[in-house]
Amino acid sequence: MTQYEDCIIFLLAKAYQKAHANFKGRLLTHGLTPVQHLILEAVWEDEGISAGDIGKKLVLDNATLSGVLDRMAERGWIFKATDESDKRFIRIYLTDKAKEMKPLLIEERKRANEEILGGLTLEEKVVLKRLLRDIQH
Amino acid sequence: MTQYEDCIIFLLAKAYQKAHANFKGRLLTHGLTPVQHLILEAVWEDEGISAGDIGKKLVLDNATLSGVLDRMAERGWIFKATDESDKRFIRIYLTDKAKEMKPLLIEERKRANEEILGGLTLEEKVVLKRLLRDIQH
DNA sequence: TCAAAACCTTTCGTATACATAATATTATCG
DNA sequence: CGATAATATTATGTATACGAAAGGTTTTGA
Repeated sequence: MTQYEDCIIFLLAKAYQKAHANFKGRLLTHGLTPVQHLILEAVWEDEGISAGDIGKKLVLDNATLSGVLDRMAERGWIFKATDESDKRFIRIYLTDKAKEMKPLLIEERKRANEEILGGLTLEEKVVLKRLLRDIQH
Repeated sequence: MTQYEDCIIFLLAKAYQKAHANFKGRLLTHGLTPVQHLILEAVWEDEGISAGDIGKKLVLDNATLSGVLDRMAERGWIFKATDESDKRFIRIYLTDKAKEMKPLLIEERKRANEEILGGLTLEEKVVLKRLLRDIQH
């Protein structure tokens, strides 16, 4: 085994690359990217959430988020509205399209997860998820 | 737990994000990025390797690689030379700087790995790496 | 041998990702 | 009350990442 093949950064990068590509392919027909899907989940959970809070929740940089939200608004997934009581905040709301598509999109994510983890036993899945959470803290 | 927090794509993305940021910070003073470090490893292992073979080895897109190699050449880590016997190939060679820095850079990667996996037992490290390899195939 | 296929790399367009600076709004404190 | 600090978002610049198209080079096969 080469040096880099035992490197955790490399292993994480390539596993993520694979998982991301799987999900990206599934979302392609819906005109959505994996990160955009993730943002929809945050807004499904808490409509009217501020841009900054989406970033905190999903651990996404504000600068990154700004562009993603613009593209999502352009394509009719969300719309932005300035909070009237504190104009520093931009609040994010779902379009009808985003509400209608929710069940289908959740299903796509579920299938991607099953395919990515398909070769693992239930116990292995639980362990992998726990370890991935561990190394984040 | 929210829906997305149990999603393997999200967990991989965030674990990778964390690991990548750690290594990126360590390499900053050397003027190198994690991907550039990875490419150096491929060339340390096989000097004169073609651009395409680096991509195959490291699972990097050719389009991505092209830009990374340009920046590395600009900054004096590598140089490119067209293969005279088959001019379709570009072969990649190390500069003296890349050779001299090798021990130090390998050490940085080692430390990043230790810090990222610091909270895990030896057994957990082995299991995590195995599972990450599993989901790539 | 020469046109087509195969191969290698680069270019272009789009999408994250993040550091830093700039801008706007609100809160705070002397 | 007004300067300043704190907060939220956006703009800019750099670095991956990848699909698709374009441009060379070499091999193949009729």
